[in-house]
Amino acid sequence: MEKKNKLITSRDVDFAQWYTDIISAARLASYSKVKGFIIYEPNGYALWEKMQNVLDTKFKSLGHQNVLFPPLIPESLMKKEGELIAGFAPEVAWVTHGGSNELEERLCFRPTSETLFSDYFSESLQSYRDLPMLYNQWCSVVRWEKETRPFLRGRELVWQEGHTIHETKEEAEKETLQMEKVYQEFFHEYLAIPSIIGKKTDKEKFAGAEYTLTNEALMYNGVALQCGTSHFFGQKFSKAYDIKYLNRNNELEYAYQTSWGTTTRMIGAVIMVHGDDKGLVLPPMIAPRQVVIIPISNDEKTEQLAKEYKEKLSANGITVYVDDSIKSPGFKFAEAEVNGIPVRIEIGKRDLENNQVTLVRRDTLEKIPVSLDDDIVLNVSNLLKDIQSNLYMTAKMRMESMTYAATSLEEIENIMNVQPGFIKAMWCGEESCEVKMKEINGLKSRCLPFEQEQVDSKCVCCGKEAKHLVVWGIQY
RNA sequence: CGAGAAGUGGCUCAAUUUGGUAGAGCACUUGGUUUGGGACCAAGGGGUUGCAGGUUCAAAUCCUGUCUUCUCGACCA
Repeated sequence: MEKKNKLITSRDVDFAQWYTDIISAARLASYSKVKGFIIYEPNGYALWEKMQNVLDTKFKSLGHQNVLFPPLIPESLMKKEGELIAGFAPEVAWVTHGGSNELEERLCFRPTSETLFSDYFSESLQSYRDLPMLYNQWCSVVRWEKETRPFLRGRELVWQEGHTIHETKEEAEKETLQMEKVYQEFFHEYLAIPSIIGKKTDKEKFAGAEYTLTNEALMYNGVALQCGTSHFFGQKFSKAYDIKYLNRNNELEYAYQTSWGTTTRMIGAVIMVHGDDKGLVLPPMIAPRQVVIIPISNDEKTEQLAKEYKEKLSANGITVYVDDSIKSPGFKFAEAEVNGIPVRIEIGKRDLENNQVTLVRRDTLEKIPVSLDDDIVLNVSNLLKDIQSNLYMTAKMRMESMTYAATSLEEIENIMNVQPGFIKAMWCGEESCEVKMKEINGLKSRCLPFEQEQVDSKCVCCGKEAKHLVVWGIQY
């Protein structure tokens, strides 16, 4: 009776196909009529809402306030900072008409909102007493990407972008680092995804930033995914947009600025790190529904017990629902698995005869009998914690097993031809070497990790003196 | 944006080669029997074949264009 499983291609057979199969089988998203714009279906949106909730609470606890800026930017405003517009020009969408009249100045749909925030900051900032200004917005931006993939790369990015200005360089840099750590922590604690954080090379940094910090995770197939970047702008935008204030010495000074963002790409990361051939696997901390109760027989005692468990678990902050639809038990099991529900509780005649219910954990699919006399809340919450840490450990071990130190190009090539992953190798700091690395299966620098090591004294590419350890990888 | 593949009820596909007016399984609806790994029987509903042109007595089928999806490459989060 395995027939229906062909809905999902095996991830070891065709990873890309598996990924899109999961998205449709778990009803996370479907395609719209415009390339690169997807429809977030209830399961997918619930996941995003949950992520939003956790992050939003964290941002606010650190003093940030939410705002909402308009989606359109006049071309002249966009052009004030040369580097940013140069970086984004090839992928900007323009509004040229209002009704049937051509606009005097075309408007771009924001590809990111630095310009809008900078313009606003320049108008509202007067004194050092106004600083810092710590803002964030939940919105979407548009970038006309050529190749699109649900959640990973769309023409519409549903995201969060934080924008802050500060009195001093130190303070702004502290903010930049703090937010990158917030992202990494969120990945570890909620998404159960280990990652490497570090600084982007100049080549890979955000257009217009002095430097960019990044959170790099590794997917099941060894491809890297950048999720959550934090940028330090120094005074670049302040000078371009005239963001000045009177400092403590009554002198005019330019503010120091940051921005940081995460997107629904995180949903893609959860799928590709934890998912398996049966479907999605959600870490309990981020699962919109943590427990499903499946009554197998439809007698009164079973229904009573299902109801009682639901109330008890809900009362203890566990999200739970009862699947009392008119489907066969096997169907319900499979559906709960496709949707990645961390724990399911099966209640059937056979269980009740043995004075027990059966818990099934999604990560290992292990069936655990629990006596009716036991505390269901305690059992379930312990199991949820165990699943959360097991998912993290599994992902961590996989990342470690796919992280290699290399001291020569031949070595790197051999590794990449067998199994891509993170490559730790030394770098001289020259962009020419970075470009040359791309010849090996499109390998790019992911970051200069904060945790620097010395795997060699020479640049892996040119043999000159090495300055940094770089983590290299193939990216989505 | 370059190369390749594909678009037929909600889904997977057949009919395309050789033009003749669309068919199956799953899903859905109703009734009944069931319920421990994607139940069974019976009766139903649903498609101007992605879209737009063209050729033809006749187009799912041939031609042109276009849109979308997937894969690889370049670009990017």
